[in-house]
Amino acid sequence: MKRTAGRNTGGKLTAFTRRVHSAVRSIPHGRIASYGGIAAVMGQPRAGRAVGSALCALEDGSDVPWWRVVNRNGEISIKSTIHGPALQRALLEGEGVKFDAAGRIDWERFGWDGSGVPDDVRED
DNA sequence: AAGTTGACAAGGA
DNA sequence: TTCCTTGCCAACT
Repeated sequence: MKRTAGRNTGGKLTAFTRRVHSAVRSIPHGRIASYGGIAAVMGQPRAGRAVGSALCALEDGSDVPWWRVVNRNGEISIKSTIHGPALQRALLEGEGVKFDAAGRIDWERFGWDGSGVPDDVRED
């Protein structure tokens, strides 16, 4: 049985993943942030891919609003089957986020500037 | 320990 | 503007 869909670390998360979760947790309600944006807040703007991995390793039941994180196009970039893209879109719309005809979010309107993050995140 | 994968991003055609 | 290739960083096998 391949559990590749969910990278479970067994509850033991690395410091990096921990920071990502903290940053995502700081995203205000009804706002969105890009993977690269989260990485930038952490002091590593090139670690956008790593942010995706960190969120993929997220356990079910965590207080991390992973659905508020999208790609640079303002579109859902999820490929997982557990927390699918449909769920993310539903959660975002539930917070008042609007999608255009192309299924993209207006970055100028719902984009998060990255303010209000704890110093624990920028441990660079 | 080493190689491959992935919920990304930027640049070129 | 869209599609393809290259580069990054961390996690997984």
